[in-house]
Amino acid sequence: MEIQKKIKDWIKKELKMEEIILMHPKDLQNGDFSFFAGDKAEEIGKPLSYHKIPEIEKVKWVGGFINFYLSKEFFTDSVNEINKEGPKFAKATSGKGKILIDHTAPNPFKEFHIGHLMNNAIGESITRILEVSGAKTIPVSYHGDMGLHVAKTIWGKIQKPELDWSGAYVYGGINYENHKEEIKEINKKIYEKSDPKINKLYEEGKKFSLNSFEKIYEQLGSKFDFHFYESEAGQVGKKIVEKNMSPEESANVDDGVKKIFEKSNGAVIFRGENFKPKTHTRVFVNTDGIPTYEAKEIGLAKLKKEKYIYDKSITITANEQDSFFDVVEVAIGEVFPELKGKLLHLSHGMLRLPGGKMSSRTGEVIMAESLINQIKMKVEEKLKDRELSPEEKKQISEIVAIGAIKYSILKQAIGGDIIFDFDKSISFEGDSGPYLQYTAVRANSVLEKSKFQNPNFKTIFKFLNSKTKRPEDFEITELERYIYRFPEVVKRAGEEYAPHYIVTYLTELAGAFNSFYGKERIVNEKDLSSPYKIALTRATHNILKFGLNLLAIKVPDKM
RNA sequence: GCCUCUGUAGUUCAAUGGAUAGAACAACGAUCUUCUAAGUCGUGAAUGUGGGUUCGAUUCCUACCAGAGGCGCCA
Repeated sequence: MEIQKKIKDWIKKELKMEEIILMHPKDLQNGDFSFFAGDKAEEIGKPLSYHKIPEIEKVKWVGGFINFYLSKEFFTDSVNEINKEGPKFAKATSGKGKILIDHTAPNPFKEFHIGHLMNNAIGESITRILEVSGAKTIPVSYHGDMGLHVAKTIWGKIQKPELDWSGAYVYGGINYENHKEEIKEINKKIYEKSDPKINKLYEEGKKFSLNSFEKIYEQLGSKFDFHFYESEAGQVGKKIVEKNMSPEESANVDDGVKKIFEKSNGAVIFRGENFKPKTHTRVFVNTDGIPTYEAKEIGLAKLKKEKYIYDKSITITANEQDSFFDVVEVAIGEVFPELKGKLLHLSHGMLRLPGGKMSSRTGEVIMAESLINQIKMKVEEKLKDRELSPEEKKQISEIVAIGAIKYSILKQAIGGDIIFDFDKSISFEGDSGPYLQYTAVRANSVLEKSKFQNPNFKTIFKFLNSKTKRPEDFEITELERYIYRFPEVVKRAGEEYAPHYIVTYLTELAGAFNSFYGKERIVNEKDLSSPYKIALTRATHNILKFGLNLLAIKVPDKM
């Protein structure tokens, strides 16, 4: 049983209370758990201190708080347990059911920029966290392979065939205002698939984009179960909208259809405000009869529910789409009542440049690939004097670069914007991805040393597969006070869809380990505590490795 | 104009209504003949403003100020 629950149950039983709020004191000096009892602290604390459970070493009351200090035995057991269980240590059953999770969603014909990188880092991490929390996750991605951006690119490619695809997109974007009608015409042709030349260009461009995306997913450690496309969702969505229009305005009148959508000024709209306060009207099919993003999202909802049976469907986007999802989720709920309450839109802040919002229209956009490469070069610079093969250096620099980028995205609560300053945002020191990777690598190298140190050093070697005893006089370390908390951190991160709890925790853990490492000599055959110190190192290494995996950050062998 | 979100050290971020508001970067000073110095140890610095609820508010409510995003034919 989880220690937290065990303590809670004990206190509730002793005090005959229904519910108590148990927390960790901010300062480890004040123990491992505490709860506030006001002026009853002594009155309540005393009996608790007489009827302790074995996991509790002592109970103290100070300033209205009752503080609980865990026992040496508990810490020793939890260290041994994590070494025995490995990654299973944090497995939980709090998350249940099948969860469809939609993220990254780069649009073909457009660049995969650092905004997608941010969305992917968050989406991938949440997926992994939900999975260990006990849910079955189905990661999918949805791609805008239709719409004006595509028409602009195709137009650009027709005008200047010598441009590459991203160049054609920029060129089309710049010239949109002056060639609006031509581009809109192309948009219609793409939608109708009526022009063979355009169809061919379209297929070429789409294939090119999707292939380049695959490479990036692999680099980032993402795999998707399935890809949805707007070109399908659009058709499906348009039909749904037409079916659910007010009958007198609908082209194909059926008895019993719902009057969810209506015609207005030639477009088909949904009056969100009639269904839910603080929402508004949005256009679902435009005057040209082309489904907008809104109708496509409804179509997507249908495609998703036909493809998968799920308990929850999560879509992760930037928060600029918050009000869009507010309205569209209401519309989806009207059309498919069975989906009400199953849809969850999670949004994150925007990545912005010091000058303001990143705009692909003006070309002021940082491509993911270019960012990764630039950071990689910085890492390679640091590795310059290391005795490593060029192969190893290349591999390490990629792992470290991506780790640094992901950390900088995941370290903060997902709601906030990230002001992306190239020189400052990606750090290798202090709170950073490389700090965690470095700590894990360092712990691992200590473990390696402990194995090969000395043939006579069997006691230490042996411990690796069995329980390690703690010497009587080995005091409780700060490190142990962090180690046992890992499962509860993972649990909370899953419940709140908040990877940053894991980042914060791992950083604290790494700090505690590095202090420990600085103060103590871990591998030392003359030291009776050495086996236990190595066990602590091993537990730390396990947690770092597994925790970083939940953030989709890899750990190199050396660095 | 309306709606939503956000205001914490110089900077970038933390803080399940609770204890002296934590880190990191930057600055300064220590620290490698000893398991990886991308490390460790130390020094200074912050809750936008005014009310309210509470034994207790960075956290909840309210007004204001500041910033960001969104608001019928982009995605």
